[in-house]
Amino acid sequence: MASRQPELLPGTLDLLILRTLVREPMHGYGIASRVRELSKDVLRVGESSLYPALQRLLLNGWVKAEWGTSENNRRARYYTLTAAGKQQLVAERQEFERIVLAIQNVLQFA
Amino acid sequence: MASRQPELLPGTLDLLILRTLVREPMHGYGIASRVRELSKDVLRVGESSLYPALQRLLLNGWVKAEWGTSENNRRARYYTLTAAGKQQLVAERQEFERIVLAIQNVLQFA
DNA sequence: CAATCCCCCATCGATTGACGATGGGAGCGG
DNA sequence: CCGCTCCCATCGTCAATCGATGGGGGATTG
Repeated sequence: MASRQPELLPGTLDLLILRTLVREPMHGYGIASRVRELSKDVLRVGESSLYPALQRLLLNGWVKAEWGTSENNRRARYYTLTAAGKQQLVAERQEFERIVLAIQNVLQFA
Repeated sequence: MASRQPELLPGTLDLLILRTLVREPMHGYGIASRVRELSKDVLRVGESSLYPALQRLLLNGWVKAEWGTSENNRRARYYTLTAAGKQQLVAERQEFERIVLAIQNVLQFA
């Protein structure tokens, strides 16, 4: 048993992460909390979704990571947006809006 | 090699189909054309996405199907929304808007 | 009237991506 | 020193889209 209730629209997780990192480097746990907070508890990014996603982003060179120490004096890996990541963010965001608009067009009147 | 370019937000296909059927029964090919047309060619529902989705909807009792003859005098299977399907449509639509709003909240300011 | 195009059905295999469960480790407060 | 919260990460499972593929039957056209 797995993956029963997608709390997310699949495919949008990368976008959300990239967007969260645009202001400042953050660690994984912080990203998840941030998304959850900003979405008013609607989007709950589980850690088992988050870390694979971060691996993806690293592999694609959209973020880089370095170890550091969190505010609470804990060992944490800080993720930073790269230049390519910023580009990717813009592209994914446009694409997202494009698709959503198209869907809403269909929903409004069939 | 497969599934490279999701033209769709995964998870929204059922919603689109249900919405398309709300006005009148349609056959598969017609549904695909309709969605593509209403979305101004943005959403292209391939047949290999469509028919599995229709099977899903049938299994869940959200649509029923019967063989008939198309406008062009061709053999075609017409899908009709059931009462449960109408409920499901409302539910999925609300859920979709809820998630999209949440995502847009995150996108607007992080 | 035969070739051909378009309509219309359907399945298989590969791939992607999210999630539940799980397993650490390390600082901090009571 | 006990437990709570923070923080990392992986494994296995499952759902869902998509490319490729196959086939049949009207209708149109040359």
